[in-house]
Amino acid sequence: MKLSTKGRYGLKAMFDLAIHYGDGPIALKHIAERQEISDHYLEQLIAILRKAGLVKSVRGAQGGYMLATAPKTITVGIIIRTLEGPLAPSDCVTEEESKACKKASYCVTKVVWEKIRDSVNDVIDSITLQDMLEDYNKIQNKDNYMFYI
Amino acid sequence: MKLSTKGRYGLKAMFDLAIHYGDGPIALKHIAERQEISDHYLEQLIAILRKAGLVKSVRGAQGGYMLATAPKTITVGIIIRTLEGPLAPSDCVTEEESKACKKASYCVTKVVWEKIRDSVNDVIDSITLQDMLEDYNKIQNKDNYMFYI
DNA sequence: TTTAATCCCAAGTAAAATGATTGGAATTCA
DNA sequence: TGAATTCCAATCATTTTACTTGGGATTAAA
Repeated sequence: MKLSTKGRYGLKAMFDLAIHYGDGPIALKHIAERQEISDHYLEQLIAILRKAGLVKSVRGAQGGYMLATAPKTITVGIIIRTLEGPLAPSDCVTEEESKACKKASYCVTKVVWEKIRDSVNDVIDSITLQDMLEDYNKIQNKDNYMFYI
Repeated sequence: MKLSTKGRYGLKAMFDLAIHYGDGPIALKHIAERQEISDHYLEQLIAILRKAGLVKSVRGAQGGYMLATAPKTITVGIIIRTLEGPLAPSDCVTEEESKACKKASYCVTKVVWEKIRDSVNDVIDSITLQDMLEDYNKIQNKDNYMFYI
């Protein structure tokens, strides 16, 4: 039940962009350094996020990436699903009709998978990048300490 | 975020044993047939469940497996964790100290992983095999139809 | 007492997924 | 013009997954 690095690195990168929201384009190299991710690999992930319209890019020298919209409009759910596809513990409870099982009408384990799926999606859809920024600021104030992420 | 077949097949097998709770030993071959699982593979899974004390076995002809305790005492959570290990979207939020990350004290993505982890565990720990049996009986009565699982 | 049915155990394996790396073209600012 | 960057496509090593194979040990029933 682990997320792959796609979802995990992707959320870190998006949170990094949220911290720098409004600062103009941020070079992928800097994100990769701060988040300790291979930059060529992160490039592939951010390309997916860009095609999905979650981030914008500026090409050329002094270019980089930025969030396409404000942190409060971007949920953890949309980020993770964009990178990982629909989040479900079993294929029989994704939306794809094709993966239906002939026992679906009376399968009780399917009911369990549905509950897990819904619970995870409720959590990740309820958290925005703005929420994460607020958590981050709280932690920084509490310890009276600055972390430069 | 999918479960592997370990957790998925394992829950099906345990539910099958729950349906036949009190009927004496059930041959693995029959469970495998009903649940459409490779029997040699299921053998490996049920060995894990047996070693964890969730099922008992009877060797020899007319032997088989049965739940070690009543369906109401066995949760989906214990079954899945026995087969899959601790359920967490990232290694940094399992209990294992070794997988701690040096950023853990101020990592905001970690907070997200914790919320997902807790939400999944709350769901699976709240469902027992007895609950699944009751759902199963409801479905059967509603449709006025018998499914022989 | 034999035989068939069953559990038990260990090793091997093909395919897929993961998590990158490699190499280079296109674009743009200074 | 050159350095910094994004963009794109292909390749690849490793790990994980989901089994398969093969055989030994135990026991009920004929």
